[in-house]
Amino acid sequence: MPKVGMPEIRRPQLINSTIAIIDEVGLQAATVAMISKRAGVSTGIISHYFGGKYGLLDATMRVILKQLSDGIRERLDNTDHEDIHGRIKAIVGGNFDSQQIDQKVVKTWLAFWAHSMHDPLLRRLQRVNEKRLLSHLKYELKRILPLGKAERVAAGIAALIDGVWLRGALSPDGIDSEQANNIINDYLDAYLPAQTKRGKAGKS
Amino acid sequence: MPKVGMPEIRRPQLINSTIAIIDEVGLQAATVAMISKRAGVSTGIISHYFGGKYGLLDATMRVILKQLSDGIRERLDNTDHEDIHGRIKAIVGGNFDSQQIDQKVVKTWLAFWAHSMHDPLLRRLQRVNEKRLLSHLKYELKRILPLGKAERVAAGIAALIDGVWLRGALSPDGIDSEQANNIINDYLDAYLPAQTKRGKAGKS
Amino acid sequence: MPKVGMPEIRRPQLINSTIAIIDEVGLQAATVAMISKRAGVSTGIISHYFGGKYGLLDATMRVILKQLSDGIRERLDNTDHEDIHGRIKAIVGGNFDSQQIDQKVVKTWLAFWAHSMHDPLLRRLQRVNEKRLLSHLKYELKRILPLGKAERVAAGIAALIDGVWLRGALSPDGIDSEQANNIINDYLDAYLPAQTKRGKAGKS
Amino acid sequence: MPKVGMPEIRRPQLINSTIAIIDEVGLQAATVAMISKRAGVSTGIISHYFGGKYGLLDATMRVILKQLSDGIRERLDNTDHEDIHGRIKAIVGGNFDSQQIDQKVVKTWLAFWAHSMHDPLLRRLQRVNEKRLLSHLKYELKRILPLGKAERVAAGIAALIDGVWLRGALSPDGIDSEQANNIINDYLDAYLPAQTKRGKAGKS
DNA sequence: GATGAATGAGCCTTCATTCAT
DNA sequence: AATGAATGAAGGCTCATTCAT
Repeated sequence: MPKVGMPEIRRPQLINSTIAIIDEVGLQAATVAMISKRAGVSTGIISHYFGGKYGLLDATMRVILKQLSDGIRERLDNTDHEDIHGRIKAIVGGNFDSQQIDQKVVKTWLAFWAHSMHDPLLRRLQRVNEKRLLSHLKYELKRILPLGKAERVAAGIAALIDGVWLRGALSPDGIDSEQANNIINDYLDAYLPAQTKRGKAGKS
Repeated sequence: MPKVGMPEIRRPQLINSTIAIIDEVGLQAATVAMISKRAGVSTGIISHYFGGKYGLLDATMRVILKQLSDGIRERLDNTDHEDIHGRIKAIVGGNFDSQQIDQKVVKTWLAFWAHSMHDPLLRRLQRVNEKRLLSHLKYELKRILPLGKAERVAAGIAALIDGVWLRGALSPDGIDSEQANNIINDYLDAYLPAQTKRGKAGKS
Repeated sequence: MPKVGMPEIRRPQLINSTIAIIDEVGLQAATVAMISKRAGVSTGIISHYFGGKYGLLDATMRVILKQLSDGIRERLDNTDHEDIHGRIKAIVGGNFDSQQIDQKVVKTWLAFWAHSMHDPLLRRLQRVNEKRLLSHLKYELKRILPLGKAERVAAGIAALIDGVWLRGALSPDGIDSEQANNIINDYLDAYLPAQTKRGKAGKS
Repeated sequence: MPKVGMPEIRRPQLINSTIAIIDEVGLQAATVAMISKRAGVSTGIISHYFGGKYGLLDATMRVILKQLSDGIRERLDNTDHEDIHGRIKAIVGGNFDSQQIDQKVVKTWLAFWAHSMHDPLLRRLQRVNEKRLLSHLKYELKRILPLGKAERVAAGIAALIDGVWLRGALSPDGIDSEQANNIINDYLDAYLPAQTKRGKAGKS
C-alpha cells in the first residue's frame, strides 16, 4: 500500500492556508506558492487536489459559506419554533458567530464577494447563500408581519448584516460583535411587534 | 501620430476608462493595455501621468470618493440647517445619488473596498471617507438624540447604507434605489423622534 | 514615433532561431527560452509576434514549405513547357535545392512531419504540400503516360523524394545531393519514355 | 492491492500500451501516467522496470525494430537461396508486413525516428537497423549487378521503402499495402535483370 | 514486489514598466 | 509630449521521479 496521502487531511490544510494567505495579502496577491508553502506542502499538490488555483478558491468559498449555513441551522434547531423573535436573533447571531467574525474569515468573505462579480461560479454560490438568508428571515417574519412589511424588514436586516460585515472587514479591529448585536437588536426591537418577543409563552 | 491633448483631458479620460474596465472584467483582470486601449491612448501614458497602474487606481478611487462627497455636500447645502431629519436624508440620499448607484461605480467601489484591505494608500482613503460619513451623521443626530444613542444610530445608518450598496453590487439589477430608500427611511422613521421631521417649519 | 520594432526583422529572426534550435535539440526539447535567447530577444516577444510557442512553430513550418514551393515554382518557370522530362527534374531538383537540403531544414522538416500527426493545423499544411507535389508530378506525367501509370509513377517519385529526405535527416552527413539525384534519375530514366527527354529540342 | 504478475507479463503490457498511447497522442504528449493507466499498472512501475520513461521508450523501439527484423529474417529463411529476385521481395515484403504497417506501429516508428535525431541511444538503434536493411539488399543485389550499381539500387529501394512508410504515417488511411507493393515492384522490375526472376530454376 | 501521493524543477504565458524615437 | 515595441520577473501548471507503506 502506498504512502497514505489523506485527502481528508490535505484539503482542510490547504483551505485554511488559503484563508490565512488571503487575510495576509489579499486575493489578488495570493499565489499558489504562498499557499502551499504555508500549508507545508508542494505547489503541485494544489492542482492535484483541486484541479488548479481556481478550484482551491472555489472550495474555500464553499467551506466558508457552509460554516455560516451550518451555524445558523444549528442555532435555529436549538430555538423553539414559536419563539419567532428568538429565531430571528438566531439567524442574525449565526452570522456573527465567533467563527464567522474571525478577521481572517471576514476578509476572505469580502475578497470573494468582490471577486464573484466577475466569476460565474463564485457568483452562483454567493447568490444561493444570499437568497437562503433572505428566505430564512422572510419565513419567520411572515408569521408576525404582513407580507410586504415582512419582505421589507427582511431586506433591511440582510442589508444591516452585510453592512456590519463589510465595515468590519475594513476596520483594523474587525467586527465588534457587541456593537453589531446592539445595532441589529435596535432594529429588531423597532420592527418586531412586542408580544412576539415572548415566544411560545406569550400565547398563553 | 501623437494625439494633441492636455493633461486635463487625458486624466478623466483614463479614469472613466478605468471604471468601465473594472466594471467589465474586475479589478484583478484589468490591465493597463485594456484601459489605455479603451481610452484611445498608449500604454506608456499611464506611467507618464499617474506614475504607474497603481497611481491610476488610486486616482480613480479618489474621483469616486470625491463625487460621493461632493454630492452629499451639495445636498446638505441645499437643506435648511434646522431640518435635521431632512439633513440626514440628504446624507443618505447623497449615497444613493444616481451617479453613485450607477452599476459601474458600484462595482468599482466594491472592488476598491476589497483591495483597500491590503493597500495602505487606498485604505486610508477609504477610512477617511467612512469617518466623514459617520461624523456627518453623528453631528446631526447628536442634536436630537443623547450621545450614546446618536452614535449607535449613526453606526446603524452607515451599516445600512453600505449593506445596500454591497448587495447592489452583486445583484444583476444593481441597486434598487426605491427599495434602498424604503429600507433606510423605515429605519430613520423608527429612530428619529417624530417632531424633528418637521424641520424649521416647526408646526408647533 | 516609438522605437521602431520592425516585425519584418523580428519574425525571420525568430523563425531562423527556431530552425536552428530544433536542429540542435529537437522539437520536443526546444523551449521559448532557448529560441528567444538565440535570437537575442526576450521570451515575451514570441507571444507578442506569434501568439505563443505554437504560433511560432506554425509560422516556421509555413516558411519552410513556402521556400520549398517557391523553389519548385521558380525552376518550373525556367523550364520550357514542352520539356517534360526537364520539368519533372525541375520538380525533383526543387526538393533538393541547396536551401532545402540544409541539414537544419531537413531535421526541422522531419520534426514537424512527426509532430503533424497529432496537430491538426500542421497536418493540414503538410497535406496541402504533399498534394501539391503529387499534382505537379501527375500533371506532367499525364502528358506522356497513360493515367494509371502516371499516378503510379508520381507516387513512386514522391515516395522516393521523401525517403531520401528522411534518410538524410538521420544521416550524420545530411542528404547527399549527388546520390539523391542519381537515385531519382535512375528512376526517371527507367520510367519516362526516351523521346520525351528531348523536350522542345526534339522538334528540330 | 498489488497485482500479482511477473515481469515477463508486465513488460509487453507496458510496451503495447506505449505504442497505443503514442499512436493516440504522439510521443510528445505521451506521459507515464497515460501509459501506466492504460496498462492497468501504477506509474511507479515504469521506473521500476525500465529505469524511467526514457528506458521504456528505448525498450519499445527495440521491440518494434526486432519485430521488423524477425519478419524479414523469417521470410528470407523461407525463400530459396538462389531465388534472388524472390529474396529481395522478401526483404521488401518484410517491411510491409501486416504487423509492421499497422497504423499504430507506423506512427510510433516515425515518432521515434524524429526523436532519434537527438537521442544517441535511439539513434544508434536506428542506424543499426538502417544498415542491416541496406546490407541485406546489397548482399543480394551484388550477386546480379556490378558493385556500384548494386549499391545505388539498394539505396533506391531503401529510400522507396522509407518514403512509403513516411507518407503512410501521415495519411489518414495508413499505408496502402497494395499500392506500396506496386510502386516497389515497378522499381524492381525496372532494375533487376529479367532472368534473375527465375531464381534457382533459371540456372538449369 | 507494487503502489500512488507527493515533490519541485521547468515550462509557457502574462503584463507593468521602460525608453528610443 | 506621446508612442508602443521590447523587456523579464513572476505566475500557474505539468509531469517524471521518488519513497513510505
